[in-house]
Amino acid sequence: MGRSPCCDENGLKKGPWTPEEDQKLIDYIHKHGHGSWRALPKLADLNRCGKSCRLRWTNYLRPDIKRGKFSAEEEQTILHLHSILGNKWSAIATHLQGRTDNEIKNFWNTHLKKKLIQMGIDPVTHQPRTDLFASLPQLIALANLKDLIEQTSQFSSIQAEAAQLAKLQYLNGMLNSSASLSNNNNNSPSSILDIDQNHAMNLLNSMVSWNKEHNSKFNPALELEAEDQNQGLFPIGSIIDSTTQLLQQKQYHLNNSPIEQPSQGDPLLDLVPFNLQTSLNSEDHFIDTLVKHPIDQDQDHDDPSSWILPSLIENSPKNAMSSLPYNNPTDASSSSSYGAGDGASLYWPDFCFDESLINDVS
DNA sequence: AAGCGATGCAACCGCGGGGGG
DNA sequence: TCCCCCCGCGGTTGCATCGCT
Repeated sequence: MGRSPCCDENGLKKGPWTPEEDQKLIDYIHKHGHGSWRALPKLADLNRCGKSCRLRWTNYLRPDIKRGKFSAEEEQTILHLHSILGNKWSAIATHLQGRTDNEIKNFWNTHLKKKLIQMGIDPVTHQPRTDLFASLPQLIALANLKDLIEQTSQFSSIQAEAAQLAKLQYLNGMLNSSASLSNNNNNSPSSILDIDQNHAMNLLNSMVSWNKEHNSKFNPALELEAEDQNQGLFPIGSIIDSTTQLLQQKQYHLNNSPIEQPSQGDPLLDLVPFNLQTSLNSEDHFIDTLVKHPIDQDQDHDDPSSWILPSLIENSPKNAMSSLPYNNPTDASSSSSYGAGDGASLYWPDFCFDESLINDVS
């Protein structure tokens, strides 16, 4: 277990500790305390550097260390403290009895960070991921591929399904989140109850069937852990990742990079970049109608730092995402009341109610 | 059962801060 | 004020294990 020795200068041993070494260290510290870590190895008859001894003691051998899985409460504490302190693991550890900074750091890197990313939250800022601004237009544009697919017989079935995928995954995420909202926030005026429940449930059922049939073919990330689904996590990160993956498979370099000139001879490449370019050129409009939405009306509407994303869940660690998605291009003014718990009318993207989509998935 | 990629985590590395000379 | 030493912290590595095919 652990890192293997990379060098052995001074003849000091590195790498995993043996039970005998552990015992020597424990015995010495119990008798004398650690004192100077630098001097300890010689005094304790250990062929290790002081640094290695200190690390072994503080991260593993200390008697007050609590081992085992992190509880939900501990997880919440870490999330909360990280949002305040950042990667100050030792500071966070002082608030969690028996947990070491190393353990918390590992837990963060292997679990919590991924969870936040999957929720569409930037694990560094604890705010909705800003790369969505760049990615969402591409996702929508990808969804528009469906129209192109209908216009040409030269698209392969995987490309058609990729467009479906973008729509369906987005919808899937919203439905998952909404289902959670209806469970957790029944008192909230901005819950799923605001929309036609039968319609939503029909869509959800269709989604479940469709996903069962397709997801393993396209997107392992879509198979959200049951745990996460129960918590209503919005898999926008998965959507972006999987869609990007699909695009990369098709050699469309769309990930925040300038659109390249279409290559010669490939009808798909001739058509798609043009469509996407149009989409990207109209990004301002997209943001106006879907994303750009300052909480405070006095804020500069052109200042990206004042924009907030349409969010899907209300039970995120910091309530950073606090409302349902909306998209009502015909009534942009109503969206100015967007915010947590203000009873604003909320709208789902139009394409979610695309009749052809509903028919396709059922 | 075997192969292989993904994941978890112990341990190392390098840097920066504090204290003493 | 500068330099050196020591300690502690955060980032990274790489092995063991898991789980899927």
